[in-house]
Amino acid sequence: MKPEIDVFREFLAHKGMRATPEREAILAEVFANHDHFDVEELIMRLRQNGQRISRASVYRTMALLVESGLVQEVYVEDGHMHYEHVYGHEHHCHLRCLGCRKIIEFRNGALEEVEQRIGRDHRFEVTGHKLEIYGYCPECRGQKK
Amino acid sequence: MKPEIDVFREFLAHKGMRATPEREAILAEVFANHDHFDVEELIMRLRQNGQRISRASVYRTMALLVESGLVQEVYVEDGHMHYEHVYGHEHHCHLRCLGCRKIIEFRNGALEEVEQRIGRDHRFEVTGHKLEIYGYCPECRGQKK
DNA sequence: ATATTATCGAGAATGAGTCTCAATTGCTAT
DNA sequence: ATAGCAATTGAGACTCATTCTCGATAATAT
Repeated sequence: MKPEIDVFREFLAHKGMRATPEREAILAEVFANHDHFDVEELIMRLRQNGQRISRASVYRTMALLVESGLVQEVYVEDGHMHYEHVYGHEHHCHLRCLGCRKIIEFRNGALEEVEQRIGRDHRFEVTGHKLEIYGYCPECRGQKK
Repeated sequence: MKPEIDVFREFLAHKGMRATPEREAILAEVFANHDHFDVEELIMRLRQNGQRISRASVYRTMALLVESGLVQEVYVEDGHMHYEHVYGHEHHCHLRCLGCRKIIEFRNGALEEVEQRIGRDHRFEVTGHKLEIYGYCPECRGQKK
């Protein structure tokens, strides 16, 4: 599989946009760690590496990364969006505990099939999906207020 | 099935909260129509019916309706949340066209089963889920930019 | 009735995300 | 190389959904 930087460059070229140092630094930082993150964290991490990229550029680049499919919006929490990079990872979905707010990832092949079938039924060309299951994790079961 | 107003009253009682005219008017308006809506629309509809309820109260009540399970957050679009009431409806998910932004609802029994199985596998007590499938609708297929 | 507590409304405050625009950078063609 | 041009950046102003504050009001308990 080709490195994400190449995917991104091709995406930008296809849109007639430039692969600037700022955009590439942001991409690199996004792929440098495997947790969910938000824009504020990303900016902090860039700063810690001596990269001083403006908030506006980070937001602008996030939109491009999402459009390119390298990154996905995962959920809104505390009033702002959280992301994860998905390129190079098997697709997964999220279980979300309403007690402790913990997020657990899971994979499930059956889901993909159901999704494809639903797409066919509606003559939709399916490009992706997002599933979140809510509930209470083993630790929080029974003690929900 | 008992009317939603009773469900809401019981929910409020259970939390030691009062069933005020404002809360009940908001509930009634939410269940008065079957489309997706946002808070701004809801306030407009209340005004048209002569109800003058403050923005703050509407937001406060929406949070209660979501917590009670009568209403669900559906998606964020144009920078704000959109809702639908779900009590009394078979659970459904959304197909979202990336071309024309249209949202199509669908139901699928297989999905519920998969969801339950995933819950069991993780010893989660599942209370709900949200699935969004992205893609291009029949009209927009092939003309994506 | 009076005290207590929840709720309301109006508007201020917050904060994520977007926009503006002058300055900068990177291509492209000479 | 260099000039010209368009894309991009950064700083900070701006927008706007949502939350917060707090004095006024209403419901419930004593």
